[in-house]
Amino acid sequence: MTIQTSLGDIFKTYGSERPIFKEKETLSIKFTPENTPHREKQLKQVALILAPLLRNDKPSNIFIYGKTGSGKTLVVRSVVDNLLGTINKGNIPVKIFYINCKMKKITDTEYRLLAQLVSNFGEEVPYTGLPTSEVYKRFYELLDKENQNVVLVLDEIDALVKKIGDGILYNLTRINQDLEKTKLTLIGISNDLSFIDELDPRVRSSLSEEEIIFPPYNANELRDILTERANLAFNPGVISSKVVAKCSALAAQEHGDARRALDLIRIAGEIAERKDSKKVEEIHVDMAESKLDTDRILEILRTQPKQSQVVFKAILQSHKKGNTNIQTGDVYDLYTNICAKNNLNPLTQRRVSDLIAELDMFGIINAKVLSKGRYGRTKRIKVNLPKSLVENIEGSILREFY
DNA sequence: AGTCCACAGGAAGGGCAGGCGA
DNA sequence: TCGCCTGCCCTTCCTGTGGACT
Repeated sequence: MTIQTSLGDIFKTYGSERPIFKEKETLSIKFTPENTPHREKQLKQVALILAPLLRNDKPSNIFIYGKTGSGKTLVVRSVVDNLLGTINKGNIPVKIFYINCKMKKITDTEYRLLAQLVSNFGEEVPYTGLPTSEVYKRFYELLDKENQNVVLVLDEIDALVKKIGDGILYNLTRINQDLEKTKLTLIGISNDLSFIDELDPRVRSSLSEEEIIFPPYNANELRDILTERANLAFNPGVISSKVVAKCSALAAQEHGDARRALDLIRIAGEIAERKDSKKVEEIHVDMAESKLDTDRILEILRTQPKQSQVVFKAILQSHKKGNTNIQTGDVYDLYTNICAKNNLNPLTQRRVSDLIAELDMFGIINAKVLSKGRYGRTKRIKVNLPKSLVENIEGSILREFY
């Protein structure tokens, strides 16, 4: 058989038969389901707060808090979709914009966020070059062009404030004083509750005129959500309640993260599909779990700058020598060695210290500040990755370094 | 009680690339 | 082309620190 025909066979069976999935998209985080189980209360709260829009009044600003995958974005999007439907029918001048503040290179600086806001109004600003005040000015002008209500949903607002401070929020919460025609309402969504305490008190009080808290889902609630989605996504009889329960339980351990639960069940389905299985089994869920972690780490490492990869290589070298108590100084010595062998200019220890902190933040390594009295203060670095993954990383991403 | 280690991590600023308007 | 602005990466300089040792 030629390659062409055998490939043809694969695509033919793959394209025509879908024994596992009925509609996989329903497991995507982009999908907005009709029901939002266990979030009825929050849904109603958000809807009531935003309802004045229908009478062309300005609603209160809202601050929404809850861990990742607790349904915040889903609820807001669901209310907004509904609202927009009614608004469009009634010809009410309302614009609602959703911005994720954690998008690297898109919304992670004051300038870029403003540029993004401006582009929402259909105008473009250059990626860089203009003074920030100029971008502000353009935003004001666009905003105040006509009589209208504008709602700005700022998702992952804590990430933004951690990076650039609360200056921009101060400006946005004060903006209504300067606007003549437009009324601006802010909806801030955060994963981190303590974040609100670090804000300027004036920003805090105006941003959280209304506060809504999303508690994490427990395993039972996750199971309800997952069952509903699984019924949409999978063909009948493909997935048992036991498998759904397993995904829910695993995700419940991760602070009740529904996104994680959906990812798990989707990947498990894909694995089952690839293995030509007629059903999704528990073993597929186990495989999905390790695949999710592995993929995440590989992806992060791959997109790290060279220097950061070299630092990680130095850590791995020390780790493989059986050193369970790796410290910054050791890593730095190994790092400079690797740099010398590879003709790279080594960075300073200060910078390497930051890179180590970054790797820790990504969860690739575990670094803890440790005082050893007489013997100084340092970070104790641990590598908690499976051996197979370490080998995989060394064979692919770190291969280019000696 | 005081010393001192081996860093942590904050602050300031240099240098670069990309981009603007004049 | 020039002067100015931005973000980003990095260095330099600095102060802070928990606890073993004296």
